[in-house]
Amino acid sequence: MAYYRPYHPPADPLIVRDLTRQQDELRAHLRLEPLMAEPTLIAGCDSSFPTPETVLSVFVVLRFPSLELVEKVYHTGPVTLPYIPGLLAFREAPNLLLAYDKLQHQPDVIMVDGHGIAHPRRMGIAAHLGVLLDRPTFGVAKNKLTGTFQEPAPEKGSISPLTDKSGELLGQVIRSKDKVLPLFVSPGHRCDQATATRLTLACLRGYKLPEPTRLADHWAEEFKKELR
DNA sequence: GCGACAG
DNA sequence: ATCTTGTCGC
Repeated sequence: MAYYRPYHPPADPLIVRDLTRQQDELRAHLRLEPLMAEPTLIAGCDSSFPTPETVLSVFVVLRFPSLELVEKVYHTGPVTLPYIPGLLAFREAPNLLLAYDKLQHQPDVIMVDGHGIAHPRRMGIAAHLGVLLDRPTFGVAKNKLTGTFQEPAPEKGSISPLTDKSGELLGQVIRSKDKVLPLFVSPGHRCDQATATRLTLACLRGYKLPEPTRLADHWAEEFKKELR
């Protein structure tokens, strides 16, 4: 019989236990608060895999709120960990940090491709990256990791909360375009839900994905070809 | 024991 | 994430 959903191979229990502990340590530094000031520069990032053993990470910086591209950089390195649900940051963050170091402009806030606190232990890659950089971040994911929600109305702009069993707010499920699957937006570090939601909506330009991640996605593909 | 499972 | 042609809906 075939599987109806992706099958996640069992991960090494020792690795999982250690990384989960590291995640809890980082979580102690997580701060959810409004931005210090209205952003002038917003970044987007994304990772792709040219080969199963190579990761290519991209960072783009756009002016806000005009959304014009200001800068784009990338960095490639070896893959050191397989994909494990809930531990994505340990697979992608190291290389993302190296790409971030190549930026000439310091963004005021970073939109990450993945969840912020909408994570089993409230430490999705957006929160993880934010703590390591001690910079404002929030996550925009295309799929749910954890939590439950009511399907938002089919019109662009419709929003419904993503909550955990105890009713805690984990993020907002946003319809970024008419009749397309919604996005999952949650704060990372030094950011709050209202800001994450507001900035995501302000970055929509007719596509399902907000400009920062859409452009990061685009350039990840371009840079990948450039390697051939 | 049975599902769920970012990228 | 990645592999991939045709095809359904606005």
